[in-house]
Amino acid sequence: MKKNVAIRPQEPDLSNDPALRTEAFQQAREARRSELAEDYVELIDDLIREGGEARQVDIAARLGVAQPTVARMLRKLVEEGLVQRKAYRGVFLTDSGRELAQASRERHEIVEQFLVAIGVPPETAQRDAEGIEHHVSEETLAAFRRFTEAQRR
Amino acid sequence: MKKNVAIRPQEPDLSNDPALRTEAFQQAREARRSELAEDYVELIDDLIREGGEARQVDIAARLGVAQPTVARMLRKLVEEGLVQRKAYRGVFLTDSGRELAQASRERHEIVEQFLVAIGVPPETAQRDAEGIEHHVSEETLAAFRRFTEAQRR
DNA sequence: AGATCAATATAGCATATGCTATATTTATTT
DNA sequence: AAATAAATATAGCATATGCTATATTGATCT
Ligand SMILES: [Mn+2]
Ligand SMILES: [Mn+2]
Ligand SMILES: [Mn+2]
Ligand SMILES: [Mn+2]
Repeated sequence: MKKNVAIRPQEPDLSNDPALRTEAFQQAREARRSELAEDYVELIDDLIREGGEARQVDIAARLGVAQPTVARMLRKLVEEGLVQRKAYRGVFLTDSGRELAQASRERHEIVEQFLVAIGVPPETAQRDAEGIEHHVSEETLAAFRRFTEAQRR
Repeated sequence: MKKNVAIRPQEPDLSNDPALRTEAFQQAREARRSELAEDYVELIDDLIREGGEARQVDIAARLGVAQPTVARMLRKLVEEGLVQRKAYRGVFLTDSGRELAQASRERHEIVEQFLVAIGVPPETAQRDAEGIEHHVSEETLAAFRRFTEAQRR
């Protein structure tokens, strides 16, 4: 497979570097692995704030999945040290879980507000942010923050 | 579970509507299901442009996965009518596959260029775009396009 | 042509995330 | 307190996406 690139030493065509491309795919795959944990702890934190407790049925309703799906995921989050549960009582966040929830919520808000700031309708911003948030690096997040902040003047 | 929301008829707090939240989660889950197919056809199209053919080993190397993983996914893409293969020759895109590749590439470029436009370093933009692209609605894409375009003056 | 190398195919394993059906346990109502 | 309802637990199934090991097929070199 011969490459068909113009050689321009002055302007290294980074947009087509295969190694970088591979890194990008790997980063996206990696992000997919932490997505669910982030959404869960953020949601559990929300539910506790809203109503003092986070029950499986409520988590399932919000996520739009079945209750046994939530039950299994919670078991895993307990193993990962993010969640505690008292059987047949609601679930709670560990310190580590609260930290992750906090970070996730902040990132989520920054992404959502940024989308609104560039002119995306609020409902759409909310929908898109739910997926985008997991693929935004610190650098991109910083750029989002800068823009939204500047916009506010 | 009682809700703890301030009632403000003038300003419906849409940012906290549970039904919308659920839709957002569903949209993100849905997006995850089409991600791989999009990346595959886009990549196959790239490889064919670069070198006239797309072989499993090259696809695997670019994606950073093992060859049997690619073999199985290609079988699935054939079932979905996006890809054709001649055994032990490379793989090719069907008309439908080419369409999806085209759309995916355009979206990918818009996202990446937009990130650069708001000040994200190009390498980071490339990495983040690989994941973000799959979660961007038409409306958000339009906003990205507008901004990048305006920036170019 | 035969040997060797490269690419692809296939089998089998693992984990993740969805589902339905149903048993068990707790909460609520009568 | 017993009956009923609600929530949770568990079993079993399905699909998706990774992996390694290995067989098969095709391409290349001597
Ligand atoms: Mn979120
Ligand atoms: Mn999310
Ligand atoms: Mn892409
Ligand atoms: Mn991608």
